[in-house]
Amino acid sequence: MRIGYPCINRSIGCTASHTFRLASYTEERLIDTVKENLACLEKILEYNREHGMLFFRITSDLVPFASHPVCTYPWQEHFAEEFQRIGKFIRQHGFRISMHPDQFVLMNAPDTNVFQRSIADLVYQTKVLDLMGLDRSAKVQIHVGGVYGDKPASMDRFSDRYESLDHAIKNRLVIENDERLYTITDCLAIHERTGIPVIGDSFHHALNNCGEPFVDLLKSIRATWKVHDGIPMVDYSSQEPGKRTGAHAEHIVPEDFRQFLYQTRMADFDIMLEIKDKEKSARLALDIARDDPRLVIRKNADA
DNA sequence: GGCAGTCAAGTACGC
DNA sequence: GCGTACTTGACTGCC
Repeated sequence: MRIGYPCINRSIGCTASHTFRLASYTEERLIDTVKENLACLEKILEYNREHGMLFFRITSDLVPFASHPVCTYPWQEHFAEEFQRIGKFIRQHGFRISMHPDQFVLMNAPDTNVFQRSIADLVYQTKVLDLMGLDRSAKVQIHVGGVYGDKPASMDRFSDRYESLDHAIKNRLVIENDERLYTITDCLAIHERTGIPVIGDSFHHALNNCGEPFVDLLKSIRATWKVHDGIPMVDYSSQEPGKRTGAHAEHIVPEDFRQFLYQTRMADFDIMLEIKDKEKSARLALDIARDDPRLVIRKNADA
């Protein structure tokens, strides 16, 4: 078990998510921005290494407009050395890495233009992980997509489209349940057809489920991950009090997390904390989990 | 320097 | 059919 947080570190004074407006696009702007983002990513990873947080989600904004037609610059070649260096650091210290395209990536959209744009984004995200030389356990997680008035047909469309994907994408793609449309059970059904691994989001599951406790599904989820996929990834969050249902918590609730660890003690997985204060809660979570036998501790990998 | 409006992209839903 | 919520950090223009 590794513990981590997504995309942003609020403690170190930089962000790997710098972007700019499409109207401001120039190759120079792109190069400057990516250079800055990669430099910050290295700082974040160094911070995470120091604090023993070995699971991290890399921001989709790392290369702004990478999947947009406006971007014809060969950033992959220009920054090949930086990507290799970061990848080496990741492998050396035993990090687990994920990426998570945003809501506009919809594999099952009836509109083939939307589908094609989604493919372009998946090509970009998998390319980042490939450039870093990461193995197949580094994943790109997406949701199943829309329902479009016919859920079985939309699930079929997802499966058919998945089958048609390039291996470079299929090797990394995993699906995650969401809080409104597709449950873990739906994702498991898609796995049955396609073999795609399933990420369980415990918070989304609490809001959208078929009546079964999250822990009861962990065995089935585990079975969707093959050896080369690594152990399952799980997303964890909790409800922010006083906000709309589904709003992610600002801070981790230690007692809830402790209970989650206890209830899931028979299963091993990497935990992504989708909590708004990011590394702060992740450090607290790590402290709470310090005696958990599942925890991977690799504080001095270079020693 | 601070602030409010805006940003590539889509879907679901209420009216 | 149209407008809005969703979700969210960063950018941009204006004061």
